[in-house]
Amino acid sequence: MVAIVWFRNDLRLTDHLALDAALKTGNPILPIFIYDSIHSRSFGEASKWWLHHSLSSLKRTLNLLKADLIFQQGNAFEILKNIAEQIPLSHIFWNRRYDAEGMQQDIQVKSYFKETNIICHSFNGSLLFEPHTIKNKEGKPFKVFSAFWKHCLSQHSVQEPIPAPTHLSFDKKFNEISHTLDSLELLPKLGWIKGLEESWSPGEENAQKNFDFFLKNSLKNYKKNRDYPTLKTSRLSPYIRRGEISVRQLWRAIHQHAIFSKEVDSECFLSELGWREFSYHTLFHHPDLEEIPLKKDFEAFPWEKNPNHFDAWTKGLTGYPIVDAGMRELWRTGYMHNRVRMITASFLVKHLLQPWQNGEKWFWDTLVDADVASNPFNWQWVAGCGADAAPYFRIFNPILQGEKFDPQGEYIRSWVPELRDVPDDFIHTPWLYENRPSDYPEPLVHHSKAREKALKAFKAM
DNA sequence: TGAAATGTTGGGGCG
DNA sequence: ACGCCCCAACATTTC
Repeated sequence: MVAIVWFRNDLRLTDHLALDAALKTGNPILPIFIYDSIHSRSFGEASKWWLHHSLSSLKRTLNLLKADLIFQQGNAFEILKNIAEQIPLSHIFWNRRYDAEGMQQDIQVKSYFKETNIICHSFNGSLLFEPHTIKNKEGKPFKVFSAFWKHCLSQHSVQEPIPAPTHLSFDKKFNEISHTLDSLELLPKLGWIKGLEESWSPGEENAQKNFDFFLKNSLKNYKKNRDYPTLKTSRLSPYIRRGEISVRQLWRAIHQHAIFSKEVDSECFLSELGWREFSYHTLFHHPDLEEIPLKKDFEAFPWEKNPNHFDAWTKGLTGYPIVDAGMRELWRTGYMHNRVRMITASFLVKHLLQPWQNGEKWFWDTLVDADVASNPFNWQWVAGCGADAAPYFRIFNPILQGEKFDPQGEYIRSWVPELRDVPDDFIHTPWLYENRPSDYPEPLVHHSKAREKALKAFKAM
């Protein structure tokens, strides 16, 4: 009899509860990844690039244990049924997901195999707290982050992470049903991946390395430094996205390390994990998060839908240096610093009055960390229609934000070469500089006019 | 996890 | 010395 471990958003061996349970059966293990098409939208290009390398890394790690990763493509339910007809299965183990289509499929699989003698068992592999266990006094989901997080911290504990297995029983015959990783065609056909390759090394081992580096070097002063786009944050998001590192492990390590760093820094980092939790719990309760604003008033908002403005924003040609630098960092590296994500997103929604859903889709396609919960949640937050969202009148001033967080224009110059020779005094307002470079665009909109216009429109709603 | 407008305060220049 | 004005600097409120 064989136990399947169905890998999804948990591409690691450390603190993998589904894998651990499979090992405890004592049966040979068939680790499988199924590239499914049940989701109404497929992974973004950057995300697929990451996934390819993450899978390749997991496969190598399994090879070291004399096992392998089996690849399949198609409807996972049909594929699992099919395998069960060819191989005598005892169990199927997996770690849970929280998007509507994924959960629906998991229920489908579970209820089908209930009729057979094959036992399906699922675990929490990606969250600190299970969404259905976190409720306010009225038994409803939290709508405000601080109350949510306070409740989590005081009422619930995080399970201790478990170590990776040192050996694993595998049958070489399993390879007969495997496709090749390349046949999944996850790598983009465009010659666009150079920047990704230069910026990132996916995989569990690199996740651990980066986290160790963060603990040693960047956790100190994290709270203050994380706002400056030229300084390194943890850069763990894409690893967390694919489960290459477990949030329970991050949680424990930060607590153990807390004695070496200031409490504000540890707390600040942990609360970022808290926002991720809050995103997932919100997705769990609002499956259509990527399309439908949580605040219904926003459904009637008169967005402008100007394709030229949207296009200029995607290309980093808005004429606002900090916005353009961010959008170009994104295109080049599949990543954008958190502070700059807020500035660029606010600019699209509030200065250009473009629908937040369009921005969300662009980020979904271009971010290596594009996440089914965090991405729509944070876009709704910026637009003002989300949970505990920024109020409509909170409009980032792209000039002031630049001056505050990139005072010497170092970040801007690194991503917008046209502005390299503009003096510091004009780096955030190049249109005022007499010798402004001719190859850099004039601002798409006038800041204070756009601000007034947005305030009026949102107030009318 | 803002920014701008408006209000208040207090030191210094000056008649 | 005193009152008046100006205007940073800071605080509060409004969007």
